[in-house]
Amino acid sequence: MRTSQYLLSTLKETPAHAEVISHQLMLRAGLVRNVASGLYTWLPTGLRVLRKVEQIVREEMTKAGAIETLMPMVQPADLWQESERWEDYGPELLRLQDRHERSFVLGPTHEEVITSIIRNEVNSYKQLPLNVFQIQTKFRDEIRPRFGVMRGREFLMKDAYSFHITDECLKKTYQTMFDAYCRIFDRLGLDFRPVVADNGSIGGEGSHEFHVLADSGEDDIVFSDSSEYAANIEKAEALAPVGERPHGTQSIKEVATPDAKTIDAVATTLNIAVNQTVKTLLVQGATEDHPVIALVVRGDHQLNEVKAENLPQISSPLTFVTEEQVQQTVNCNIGSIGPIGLSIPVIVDRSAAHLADFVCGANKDGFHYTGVNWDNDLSNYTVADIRNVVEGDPSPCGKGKIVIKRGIEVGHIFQLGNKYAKAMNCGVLTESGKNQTLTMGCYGIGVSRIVAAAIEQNHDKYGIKWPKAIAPFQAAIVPMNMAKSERVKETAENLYKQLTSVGIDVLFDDRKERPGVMFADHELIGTPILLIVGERNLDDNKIEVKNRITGEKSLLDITDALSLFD
RNA sequence: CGGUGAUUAGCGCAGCUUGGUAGCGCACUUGGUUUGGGUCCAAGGGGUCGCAAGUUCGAAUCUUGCAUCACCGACCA
Repeated sequence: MRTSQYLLSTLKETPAHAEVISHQLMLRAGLVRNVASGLYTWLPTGLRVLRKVEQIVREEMTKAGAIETLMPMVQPADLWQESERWEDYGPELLRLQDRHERSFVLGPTHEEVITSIIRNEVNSYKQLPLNVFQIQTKFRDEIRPRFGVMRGREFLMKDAYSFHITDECLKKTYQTMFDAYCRIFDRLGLDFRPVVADNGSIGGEGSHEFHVLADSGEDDIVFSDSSEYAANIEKAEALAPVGERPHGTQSIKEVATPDAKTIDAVATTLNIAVNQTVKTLLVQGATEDHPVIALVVRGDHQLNEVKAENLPQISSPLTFVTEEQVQQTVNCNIGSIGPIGLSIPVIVDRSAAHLADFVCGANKDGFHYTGVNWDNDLSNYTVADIRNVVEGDPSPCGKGKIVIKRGIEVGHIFQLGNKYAKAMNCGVLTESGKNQTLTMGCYGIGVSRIVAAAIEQNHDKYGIKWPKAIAPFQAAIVPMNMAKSERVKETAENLYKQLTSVGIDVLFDDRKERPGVMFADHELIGTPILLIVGERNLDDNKIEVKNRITGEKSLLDITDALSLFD
């Protein structure tokens, strides 16, 4: 490709609205342009990267036995009604109508479509297992799109769905996919970790996320400092404190805490440590019998909403109660709620349940209790793990302490079970001639997000430093003063012909620009190898080679140029 | 959806307090100059100042409403 016939679209200045480095560099290097909130055009350079990522994913999926299809982005509402996600999915699902006023959705994912295909096309156990994938545009009407293509509303995703008769067979394919994902992210040149994950709204059991480690990540990943354990914080278990609960020595006492509306203020007022207090949160219950549930965590801990939501008593999604419900239930403001004397179910976090002589709200504005002890002062409660782990906690794997890092989720694999197959009546005849509902797995990779994640991990102050496998061009030819030197021009042209004739993806910078401008552009775009042609070295028949990753420069015989691409 | 802030040329910004002919840098066009790290000089093109209404002789500037965008919180590849 010649720059004179290409749309380079590089920018000298950083657009004001781009916050994270990958978004800034994607705009500056001319990879994408914003069209509307969460919607992007992929410019030629960006598309090249996207296609390379896509191709690696495709190759490894195929190698792992999956077969490619392409499903429509627009899907009929009846399929979603069948799976009951028409009601469950919420406003993230963009719904629309055609001219006949029939309802459709823009596909945020494709379980419904693929399940309906398989139930029609597959009738016998002999045709299974089957693993089908596609690389396709998804649409999710995110509440808040952000960070460029990292969380766009429209994005490119590889999604695969496997179908099985037995859970053993599903587990086998799941493991195959796990291994394929590791190969994919290795080939992409990313520093990644598979982590144990919650299944979320898709349901089922058994799930791993693949995270690219980067400070700008939106997820907290929990590691053990002395084992291979890694999990999303949503999933990481907070172990119960070891040993017996200390014996209380105090008796309950009501104390005035005027103006102390937060845990910190209460602790300061009473001159005690935050971890000797508990906070009580009121959330919606799952049943009409118990519309409000009290959750109790230690003052210095955070509620883990996913863990809470997974408890059967609690409504999903987790919803905090309204002001009115607070008044009806405890007749005081949020800052003074406590677990004592409530007529609603009380669920206490393991760490909070280990406290003795602690402080809690008195359900009376401006008052707290001190010297509170479980079983003495209240007995009607249950204990569960409902908090986020914090750094220094013992690792759930039993070895070492917890360390927390930020990650960008680029892949997620699930064992779905029969949720969709059952709802949509997808089964086959078994060997014994009986109908058997299938069990499913699903496996996603955020293709467009990978492009952003790769930049987050590979950049410097000059621009992007692409891993070789996904660089938009393998190399760039940068001639010095081609307009003035016939010799430079001829050499550069010949080099370009030679490289392109053997299929090397090279960008020939034939603009009439000063060297500095060209260097700056190619470093911004992140081309791994610059081939610099100048008068300076032509007497010796040499060109200069500059490596974008290492910064190393060296001289090379022109005739050896091909050796760079072995 | 709640909170915060923004909207003036393709991009980055000033002007608004105190109303009076819309400006700077980059980019773009033309000519020259320079040529191994974003040269320099000169001339030039480009803006319904987000939209609407109001106040006023007069609004980018003041008032009100709306829209869009971004950031912080709950969802997810």
